[in-house]
This record gives sequence, structure tokens and C-alpha cells, in this order.
Amino acid sequence: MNLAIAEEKPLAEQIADQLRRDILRGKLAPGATIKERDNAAEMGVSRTPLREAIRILSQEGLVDLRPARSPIVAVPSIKQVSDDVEVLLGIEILSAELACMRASDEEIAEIAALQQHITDRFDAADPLDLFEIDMQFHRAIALAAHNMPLADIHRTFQRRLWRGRFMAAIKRRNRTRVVEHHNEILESLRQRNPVLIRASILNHIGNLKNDILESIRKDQETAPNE
Amino acid sequence: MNLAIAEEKPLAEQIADQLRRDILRGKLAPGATIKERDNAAEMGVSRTPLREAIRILSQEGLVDLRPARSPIVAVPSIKQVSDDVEVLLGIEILSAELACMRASDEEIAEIAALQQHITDRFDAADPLDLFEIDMQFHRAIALAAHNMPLADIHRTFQRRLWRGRFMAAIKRRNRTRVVEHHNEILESLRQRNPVLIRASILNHIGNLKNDILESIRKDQETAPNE
DNA sequence: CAAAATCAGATGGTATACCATCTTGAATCT
DNA sequence: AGATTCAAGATGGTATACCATCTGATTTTG
Repeated sequence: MNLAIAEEKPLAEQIADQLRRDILRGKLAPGATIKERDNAAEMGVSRTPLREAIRILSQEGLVDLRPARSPIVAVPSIKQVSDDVEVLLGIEILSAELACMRASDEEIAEIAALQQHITDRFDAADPLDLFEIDMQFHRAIALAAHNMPLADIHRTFQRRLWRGRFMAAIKRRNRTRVVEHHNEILESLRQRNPVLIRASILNHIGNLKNDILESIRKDQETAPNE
Repeated sequence: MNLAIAEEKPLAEQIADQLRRDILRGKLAPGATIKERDNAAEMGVSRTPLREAIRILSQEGLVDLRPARSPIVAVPSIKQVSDDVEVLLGIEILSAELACMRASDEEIAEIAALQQHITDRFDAADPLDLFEIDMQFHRAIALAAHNMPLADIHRTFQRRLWRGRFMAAIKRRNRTRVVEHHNEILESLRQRNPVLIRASILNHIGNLKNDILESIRKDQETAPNE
């Protein structure tokens, strides 16, 4: 795999990015095995970097390592999803509160632009594109807290819940709810009011758990046993 | 390395545990390089599992990976320490609030026993032992939240701040303060009062940042340049 | 015929070999 | 003498080879 010109990232990270993409998009379904040899051959790399990539995804919670067995795409239990939502909620609240104190005006403007984008194209855009903008909106707030480790945690849990949220989103497509919630959050941020933004986030993400669990259940029914 | 009988964990994890121990105990100082070949030879294993171990520690924030250079033991900047404390504080508060709702009576009793242990032996015990009990006290609360991902995050940040906290602890050894703070937290937990426990944790960890930063500064002065 | 024993293939874990790049210091040139 | 170039060694990245164990099916045996 040294045929190309001056590669940027280490191979392992590139592979991890690719696999992550496949998992989030559902191309690799929960429960699917990821065999080192097969996938390495398929992607034209050796087992070593592929193995590292699996380790990365494992720590992100997208892949489950099993002793002496092939790793599989994580099949989150109901308990796990509940826990993940709980953490995500806590992290988003903390980030938002910090963002109220630290976000630059430019950052708030960027967040507002994303919200504007969602508002304008809610019905017209491709659901996947729209969902990704939605995720960017939340990520931008996390970044505005100016705390890298915190933003990293946010990204991890956002990814873990990615599929569940997406499937819940297309099922319960509700323009008014999403737009109003986001506006509430954005307004709290503009006022730089931590108390208000806590309530806004709680209101927005509060009932997410049940929505996701509903969608996840379907996944598990159709997931391979192995 | 297949000389022994039925090994439990994968080699990489064992190595990671060993290296982590060395880092937390200060045997590997911040800024020290960790060369794959040298350390592998020294520990009698091959580069592959040692490499994986380094990746694990990197994601835990104890080791910094540098492109095309030897990894080094992390040298936390002031900003990083501040951020880590901020996250740890948020996680401890969230955990404690959840623990108020979910901790079993047995778990609260265990936490109380740890506090009793600290109270009894504050002056007599070896500072390192005492410090580890202190960390166990906080970890037990995190576990009592019954949310694994949350407990994992707590453990990660507890480890990142381990050295700084330890060195701050032996410097500002203050029996009354620590014991009273812990009692306050414990009492809030017994009352299962989330509002109270938030205040107690904040009070306990609030001024931790400056204490740690003080100790960290010394580390950096004596750290190797490479 | 059923249950147990066994053996071949597959698979992850570990070790080793090879390669590209970076570092460093000595030799050479101005 | 100082700067520059270039080569040798060191180092991380990647590929391959080997090994122990687990899986599943087939065969053997009661």
C-alpha cells in the first residue's frame, strides 16, 4: 500500500473513517461481523492497520470486541442506548452552558446560519443531508464551549446514537418541533443565559430516548444472530 | 511470548496497564519518549502489542502521538488541565445526581466505608495509599450512577488528572477540608438529594484547578525537551 | 440412531520482516 | 571557519508469516 503519493493520515485512520461511515450509513448493519482478513483484502490493505482501525471504532463504541471471535458492529441494548442518551444530554447541557460564556459572536453567527439552513430546507432537502446539518448544529455548540476533551466526548456519543437518531428523525419528521426547539436554544445562546439554555436543551433532547429506542428495536429484530 | 499458561487478557492490555501504572506513578515522566523497539525489547514482547498499548493510552490522553516521531508521555498544558478539570467536575456532578436516584443502600454503605477508612487513617497511612482510597471514593460514586459509559469517562479523566491531583494532595495536605467535604457529599447521597450533592461536589472540586496547575508547572520545568 | 470424539478450516493474537521518512552528524565545498 | 549536502542510522508505518484456539461438521462408537 505504498503506491500512492504522500499520504496524509495514517492508513489506520483512513480505514477507521471508511468503516465508520459504512456503519453510520447502515451499509454495515448492527451485528455484522468484521473479519480482519476479509475486510483487509477487500480494502486492499494488510491486517495490521485494519486491526488498528477496529480498535479505534471499538473505543468509540461502534464496534464490539469479543475475545477470540470476530468483532461485530455494535448492537446496542436498550440499557446502553438509555445510558448513551443520558451522557449525551449531560454533555450537551454542559457544553451549552460553557458556550454561553465563551462563544464568540462569529461562532454564534455560524450556529445561527446552520439553523437558518435547516429552517429553509426542512421539507425540500434530502433527509440524510438535513440530518447531518442538524448534527452539525449541535456539534457547533459543543465546539463553542472551547473545551476540546468535552467536544471529543460529544462527538463520540453523537456518533454512537447517530443511526438511532437518524431513523427516529425520518420517522417522526416534525418541522415545527425541531425548528422551534433549535430557535429556543439559539435564542438562549444569544442571550448568553445558561439557565435558559439548560432548559432548552433538556426540552429538545429530553424525549429523544424513547424515539430512538423505538427505532433501535427494529434494527435488532432484523440483525443477524452471529 | 507464548511461554506461560493460559493468559487472561490480551497482551496489549496487560502492557497498557503496566505503562499506565508507570506513568501515573511518575516512573515515566511527562515528556519521556516511548520508543516501540526499546520498550518492546525491554518488556520481552514484540512491537505489535506494545504499539496497540500505546494507542490505548493515547486515547486515554496519557500519551501523545506525534506523526513520524516517537510517542511521548503527555505533557499537559495549562489549558488542557483546565479543560480536563472542567469535564471531570461536570461528570462527577452528573454521576452524583444520578447516584442519588439509583444507588443501592449497599453501594452507599461501601462509599461510607471508604470515607471511614480515609477519616481513620488520614495521618497514619502512606500518602499514596490514602490518595488511592480517595480516588476510589469518587469512583464508587461514579459507579453508583449505574451508567457504564459515564463511569468510563470518569475513569479516563480521573486518570488524566491523577498525577497532578496526587502532587497537589501531598502538598496541601489538609485533613479537615478533605474529610468534611467528603462527609458533606456522603450525607447528600444518603439524603438522596441531587441539589445538595451538586453543591457539595462543586465545593469539593471547585478549587482543584489551581491546586493542580501549581503542581503541574513544576513538572514541566523539569521535563525533558524531547 | 444418538452422542461423543476428532479433525480440518477459519480466525484472532503475536512475532518478524520490510519500507519510507526523519534525524543527525560528518564530510565537503565555498 | 561556516554553511551545505548527503549518507547512515534510527524510528514509526505497513505487510506478511506463524501460532493457538475456537467452530462446525464428520466420523466413530455405544
